[in-house]
Amino acid sequence: MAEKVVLIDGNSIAYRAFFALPLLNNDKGVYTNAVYGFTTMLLKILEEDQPDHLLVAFDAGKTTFRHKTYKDYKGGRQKTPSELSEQFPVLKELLDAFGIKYYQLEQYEADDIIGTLATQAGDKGLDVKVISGDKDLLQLVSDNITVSLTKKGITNVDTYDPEFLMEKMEVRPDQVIDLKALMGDSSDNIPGVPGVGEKTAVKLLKQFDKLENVYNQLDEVSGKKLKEKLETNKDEAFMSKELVTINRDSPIEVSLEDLTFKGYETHTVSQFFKELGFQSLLSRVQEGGEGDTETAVDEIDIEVVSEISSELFTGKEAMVVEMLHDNYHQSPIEGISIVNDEKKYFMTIEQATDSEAFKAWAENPEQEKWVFDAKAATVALLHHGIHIQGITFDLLLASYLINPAENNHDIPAISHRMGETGVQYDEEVYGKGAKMKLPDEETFRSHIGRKADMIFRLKKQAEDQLKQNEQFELYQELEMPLALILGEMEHQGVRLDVDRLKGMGEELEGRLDKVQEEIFELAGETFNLNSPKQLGPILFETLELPVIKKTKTGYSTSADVLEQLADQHEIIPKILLYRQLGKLKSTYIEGLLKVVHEDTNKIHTRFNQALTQTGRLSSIDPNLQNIPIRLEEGRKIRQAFVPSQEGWVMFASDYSQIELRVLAHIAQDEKLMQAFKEGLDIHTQTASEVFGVAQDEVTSDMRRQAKAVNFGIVYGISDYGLSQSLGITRKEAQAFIDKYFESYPGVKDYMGETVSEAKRTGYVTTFMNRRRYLPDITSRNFNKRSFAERTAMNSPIQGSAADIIKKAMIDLDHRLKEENFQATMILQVHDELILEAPEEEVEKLKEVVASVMTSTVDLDVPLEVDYSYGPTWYDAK
DNA sequence: TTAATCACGC
DNA sequence: GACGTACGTGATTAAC
Repeated sequence: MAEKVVLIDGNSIAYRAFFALPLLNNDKGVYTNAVYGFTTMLLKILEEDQPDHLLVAFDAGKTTFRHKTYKDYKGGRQKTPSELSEQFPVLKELLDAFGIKYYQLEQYEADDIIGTLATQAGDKGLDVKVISGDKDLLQLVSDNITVSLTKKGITNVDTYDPEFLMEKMEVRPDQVIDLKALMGDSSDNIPGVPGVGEKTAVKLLKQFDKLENVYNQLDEVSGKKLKEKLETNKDEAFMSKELVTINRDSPIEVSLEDLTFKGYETHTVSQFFKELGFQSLLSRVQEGGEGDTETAVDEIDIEVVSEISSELFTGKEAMVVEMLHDNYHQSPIEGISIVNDEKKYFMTIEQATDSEAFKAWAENPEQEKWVFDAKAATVALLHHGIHIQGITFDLLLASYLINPAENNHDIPAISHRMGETGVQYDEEVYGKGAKMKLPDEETFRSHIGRKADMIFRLKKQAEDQLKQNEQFELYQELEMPLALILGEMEHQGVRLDVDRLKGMGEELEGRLDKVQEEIFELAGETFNLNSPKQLGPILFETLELPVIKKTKTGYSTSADVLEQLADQHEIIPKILLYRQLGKLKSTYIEGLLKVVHEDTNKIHTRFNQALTQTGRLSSIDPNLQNIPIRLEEGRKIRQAFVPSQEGWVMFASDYSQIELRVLAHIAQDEKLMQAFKEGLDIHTQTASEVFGVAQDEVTSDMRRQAKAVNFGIVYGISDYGLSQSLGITRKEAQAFIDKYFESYPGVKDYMGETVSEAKRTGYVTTFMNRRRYLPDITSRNFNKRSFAERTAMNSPIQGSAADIIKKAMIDLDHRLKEENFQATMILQVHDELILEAPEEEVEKLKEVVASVMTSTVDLDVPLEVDYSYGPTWYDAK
């Protein structure tokens, strides 16, 4: 059977749906009726037609090539109601969720895209189905192209083939344009011949076959009036014909292969339906629903090994070390699956640990292992005394580098993006939350077997993609080795002085009680001080303080608001103090005590290496990258972070101004580079430039403002952001920024170039070719576009800094091992490395750490690090 | 469970 | 001029 191609006229169907359905909105107040109607139509097509190729075509901008012929084309049309236009982005998100391609082309209409693709597919002998509400498309009908037009509602359609067209309209497909040329079309403002309607037009076409013949043989037209009308409107008629003719050779950049549709991920779609509030459609995509394209799980033959022998291994196997929970420091291993090009196995962790053959294989670096999340597998197996080596492929890291913007880096989502199906989401198999549990053994073994199988199948494609993006080195030389180092750091953990922490907690508790008491006294009533919703009315109604900012739900009571009210009422400083202390107690004292391991007094964070959009790491469970430092009160928390052995010290080393140095290098800005080469204080230097005074005339306030500007440059904040952080107007903030660019013209040029590069390629890159895609950079929405532009300027800076410290970690790890240091890295906080080391190694460590960190890359400005050490992290300042 | 608000770091 | 503004993690409240 021929493959089936379905082409949908997106605008037309969305319009139909919008007007056919009442103006529904969901609980967020977003209108969804057009999206809803479109979805019902889509589900019907997926169920009934099961297309092999699928595309939704949209109209592009306001003008099309037809406007050159006739400037009033589609003139007089009602403007698209905003209630509908706001639904188009949502509709596109929906299509993304389904994994359905959509396309639009400047200067062309959806019709032309459809006409071009339908013609191409038809020529290849494929079955084409076009879906629209627009009769113009009937001209495409042929032996293998049908056109379905919506009747009443959206899902009710008439499907036209040549016979049906003849029966209904008494014309052949090729005559549709002649018909329109004669009768015109008021909705598109196509004139046609005034006074000629459908009846007359059909009669003429029956007699003369086509428009040209009507005019060639005008004498033979019966009726004087009609002849006159045709005569005087000849130009309009021919122009109309040109206007309604669909372009079948549009310069489209998609091919049929791009449209291949292999079904959608049930999980992703139902998630999206839930967000939109499409409860009634859920059953159609979920298990047992009639439209269930749920991960078609192929039969898989998993062999449960009875005895592990070296013969099982070929030297290239994919492996899944399965755990039910994501914290691999704690979660038990439920089973292991191994897939190579010969067989698929399942084994229990007991079988694996009891087997010398398994250990020999696992610890042999020559035997390749391909996994998803090397760090998790490595750490989990370490708990069983297995030091796995030879991991040469990590699907998680590959997927992250290919596109960090994807928020789903799990095996089913990745495989779907790579055009494969066959793996279910863990949630589908295990359930979630409290209901999570192992399924029956057979199901479990098949599930993790399919995962390993998918890793095996996707390796080549993922690596090819990385190579194509010139990211293979980044992947293989940076992220992969780093994963193992991070695993060691996490596994090693950080020792906490639990008693000290508890002592601080008790002290805080006393102070909190006292402050709370005082606040209630001043407020004249007791209430839940942790509830902004309750605090708001007390401050702004009972105490009648001026309202500075509101949130969606009421008064804002955030710190920046309260600070502005600080001298208006003595309750305010007390609330700020309560908040500050409360944060320390709940997040840091109690939070850390909750995750400390009782037997070792250690905490084991997890660094997420595949999350941030810039390439930085993040840290969870606990987050050790946001331990207080700014305020002395909070900084004391660091006194509880201690070395794991007697006679050891905490050693911290941080890059000084790494982002600004990276910026100086990338932008090749002479002044900025010079400042760093001379070892100037960069904030003072910037102040001197921006305020136009000599270095020694820079006041501390000027330096403070300049620092905020530098900060803004590094983090890509807007004039608004800068105005907020300095408490000045947006205009003043903009003036600062302008002045900054004047001072550092190289930076200004760099910013401009980066943005235009992003517009050209769609992404920006770092030193090591890390990518960040910025689809919004060409958005017509000012906000989205501005945000994308700032991201374009900032990401290469922040991301390159992340590249550098990651590389430094790898270099340092090598050096420490090579030179037999006992010292080890235990934490990374973006521009800072924290180690613990025996006191006697400190002198050597100072030299090694500093030299490795400063020489890991060679920039046109020097890199500098500051280091220090002491008995606790607090003292390493 | 999920959204909103707040606060900590870089 | 629009409009809502760096990236993360986590605690808490208050709705469901």
